[in-house]
Amino acid sequence: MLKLSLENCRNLLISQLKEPDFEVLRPHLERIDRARGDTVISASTHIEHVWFPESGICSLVLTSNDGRSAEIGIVGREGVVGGAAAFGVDTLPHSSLMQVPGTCLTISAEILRDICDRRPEVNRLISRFQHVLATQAIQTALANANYTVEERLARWLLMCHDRIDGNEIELTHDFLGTMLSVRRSTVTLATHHLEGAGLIRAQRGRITIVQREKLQRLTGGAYGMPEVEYERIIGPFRQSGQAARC
Amino acid sequence: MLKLSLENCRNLLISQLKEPDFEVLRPHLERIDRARGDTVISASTHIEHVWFPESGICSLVLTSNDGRSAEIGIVGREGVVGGAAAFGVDTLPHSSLMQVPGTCLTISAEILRDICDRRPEVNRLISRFQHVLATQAIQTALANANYTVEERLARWLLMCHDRIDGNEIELTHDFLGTMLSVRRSTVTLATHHLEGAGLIRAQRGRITIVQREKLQRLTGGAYGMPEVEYERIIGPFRQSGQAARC
DNA sequence: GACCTTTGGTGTGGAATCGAACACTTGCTT
DNA sequence: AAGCAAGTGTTCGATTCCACACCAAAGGTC
Repeated sequence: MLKLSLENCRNLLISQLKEPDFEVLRPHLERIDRARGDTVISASTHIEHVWFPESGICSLVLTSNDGRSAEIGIVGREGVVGGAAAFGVDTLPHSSLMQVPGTCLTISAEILRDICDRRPEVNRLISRFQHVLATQAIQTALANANYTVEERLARWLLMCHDRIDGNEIELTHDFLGTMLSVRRSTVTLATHHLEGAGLIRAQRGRITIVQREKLQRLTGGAYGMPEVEYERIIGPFRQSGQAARC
Repeated sequence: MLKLSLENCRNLLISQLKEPDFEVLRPHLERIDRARGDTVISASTHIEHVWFPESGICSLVLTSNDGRSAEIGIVGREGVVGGAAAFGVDTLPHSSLMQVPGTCLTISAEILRDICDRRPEVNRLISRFQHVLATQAIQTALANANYTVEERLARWLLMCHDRIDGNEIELTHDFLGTMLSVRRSTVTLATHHLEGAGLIRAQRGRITIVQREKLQRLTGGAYGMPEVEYERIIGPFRQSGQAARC
């Protein structure tokens, strides 16, 4: 296996670190593959490891104690899963599961917390990402309150698209329904609309983004805030160089 | 004016500090009254001051660039408004406005950031509160996706009740509609239901909490997570000594 | 090729909420 | 006392989405 270095690290958050800070982290980082559906951190369970995805997408799903649930955010190679452990939070209310399989750099939560106590730059970077993640959550709250399923679907596809290579997203209507907290048949109708307008192409178990620009326009204001926030306070968000537009 | 001390400080977050940390903050804190409707921090505007409420309630409202808006959180004397400034975030996507008038301790955002760089305990406390606030946001997202207006209204009343003295909340149906992102008439119907069940008493411009326990049961799982999280990672939440129950 | 599971397409009835309108009440202002 | 604005009660058709059901198509397995 290639030795991990700042140059070959594909997690955008870690890439923001300066050499000395990175060197403190490096010996504790381990590359681990996660398959589709794998749970990375369970809800209300001690956080053992913190995860920095290099590829793939992790979904954050909140389930209330009466069983209703919704996706409240997604994290890809631009961020970190379980970052709150850096300031001593030992469990999370939501669970984090791989929605698109990929590779993550992991580190013991305890070690990360110690490092954050000693290295203010690492602490600050994670704090800022947690802030972006919170921004994503509040925009999700806004979207759930005020936007139609079609607009929310478009938003979700864009957020996914930001975090993968290429234009094809593998998922079923059923899964999308769970993510958006709507019936599967409602998703079917919404995808038909988007496909009818030529914005996406839908195949069995796969959706292809065709016209990203128009998709973005269709979301109204439901997409973009956390992406802009990321670029402002952390760094480049989409590797392709194509910045998220508000 | 009484000299500010750890003993007479009514902000629960600051009360968590140890004497030396508090003494670093003290000379920079100023008590300011805010009236109903006052904006404390505007959206996308440089954060000048950070606010620690001692009484009153501050609403966090997010508005998308196409004009739709929703309340995504509230902060009272248990927390801080603009705490993200502590890790160098210079603007917020949402605006923060006083929903119930009250007094706040304010500090220059810049000075707070410097203090957080030097005092890890202060930094950690604020980071943890930001985590609780994020938890509130994700529960709002879940509530907006999966709960009825009646359940969300009950949740909102409980959250308000947690942050005031007494059982009376002054507000209009119109205002509630804005907060919950529903029509005013929908609020009227929902309050009738709650009043019919004897859980609240509604008067012109005022709602009185009558049966808190039942109200809590009615919310299903929409209420409670951030409150439990606060008690777990920060400290006592409701002064009355009556802990939030999940 | 037969079978079976997964996924997608479609329809129906009903609940929740919207959007908009109008009347009534309350309390303040003049 | 009259007038007015703000807050509330109420109605009603339109819309979105739920809840449930059932069938069709695709793709894997034997």
